[in-house]
Amino acid sequence: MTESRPVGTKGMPREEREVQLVVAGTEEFGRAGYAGASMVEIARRVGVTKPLLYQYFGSKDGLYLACLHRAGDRLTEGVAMTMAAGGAPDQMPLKVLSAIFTTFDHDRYAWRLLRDATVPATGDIAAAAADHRRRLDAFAVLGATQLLTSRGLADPADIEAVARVWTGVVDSLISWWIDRPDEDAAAMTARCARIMGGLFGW
Amino acid sequence: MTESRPVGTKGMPREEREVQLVVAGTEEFGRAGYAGASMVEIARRVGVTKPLLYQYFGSKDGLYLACLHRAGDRLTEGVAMTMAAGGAPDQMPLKVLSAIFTTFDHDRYAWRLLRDATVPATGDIAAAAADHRRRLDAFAVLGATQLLTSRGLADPADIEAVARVWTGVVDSLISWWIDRPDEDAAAMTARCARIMGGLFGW
DNA sequence: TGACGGTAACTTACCCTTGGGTCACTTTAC
DNA sequence: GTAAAGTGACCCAAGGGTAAGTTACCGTCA
Repeated sequence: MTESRPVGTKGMPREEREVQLVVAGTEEFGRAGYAGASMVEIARRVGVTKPLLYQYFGSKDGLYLACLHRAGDRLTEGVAMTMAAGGAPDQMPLKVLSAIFTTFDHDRYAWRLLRDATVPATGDIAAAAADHRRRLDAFAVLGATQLLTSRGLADPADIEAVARVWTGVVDSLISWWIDRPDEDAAAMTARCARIMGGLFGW
Repeated sequence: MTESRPVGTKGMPREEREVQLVVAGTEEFGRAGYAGASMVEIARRVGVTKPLLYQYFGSKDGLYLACLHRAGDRLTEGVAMTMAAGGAPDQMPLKVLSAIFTTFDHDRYAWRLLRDATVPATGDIAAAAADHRRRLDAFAVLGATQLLTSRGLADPADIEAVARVWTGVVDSLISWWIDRPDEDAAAMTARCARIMGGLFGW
């Protein structure tokens, strides 16, 4: 092999370190938002210093984009597979929740990156975040359309509102889940099933 | 009168200016979060300069606290009156929504201050925000308890999760509402009634 | 085998812009 | 002339970003 493998020097190989930094970045960005997060703090979490972070990711935006893409791609993939499988409209919410919980069981802050309000209004990040959100919202709108149509509601604004609320529900559940580290994905799914059954008869 | 009334000089009296600044601050903090908001931008919105803002509110935290207390107090008051009036558990959500929409029709960003994740983790602001949130969450927990109990669900964690989701639903609806300036409080309430009726039979 | 050079991982010390915060001063109504 | 409303110009810390150097592993060639 011409390059890579065991490594170069004292620490660890770049790939491994990058993963560490993206994980730490996701947590910090998810916790404090883009504006509130500090690069030196992210580096400190991993036990390295700021310049290494910059050498690997170029800028705060670069690191954020790496975190965002990882989270967005995993999320979109999981939801797409679930939605593609099909099913009754009022069964989809629980299935999607189950997929999300399973995907992010050990990476619970990732979801928040997609909905971070503190990113600059213009630029690469805004575009990338909007793109990921658009893809995800498309699924939400699809699900909302199926659900509302099955109940005889067809106002496009109603559909959009329901889709928006749905993403907010996921947001809240994940936020609550973050505060309960002992609850695993299966327990979360069971809880949601119980609640939805009790409240809506779904 | 020993002071106040018509004024002193060219602009407008302090009280009036303070209200303007709190309104502008609420919008900017609500839009960009505490960390992302800029004091000079808030002053600029009102047409004054930063030193005046500091003369009146002392610091960024001081302004934020003024905005937070105004929003929190109005919100708590409105919700408390609605909850005190009582009613069937599955009628409360719509009543509370109606109260919130009416209260914040012309101040839609205010709600977000209570749930701003970019405030520093410790200090006056964190304490005040936690306090307002605690009061509001108490209402949410109360409503969730009544609702879940009426359906035979009693797990305390379920109740907490539902309460958390409820606040997230309000968050989402207001966020959607902000994007629809033409929709007034009555229209929002009617929309929510229609959707809840269609989806849950409430 | 062991000196040596190359390279990757990593750091110390710095620069510079942004933005919170302040001071001394000016303008205007009474 | 006094007091309130308001400003221009400044200070300073925090944090994004960079330059230049240091450490340790590796291959390799006498």
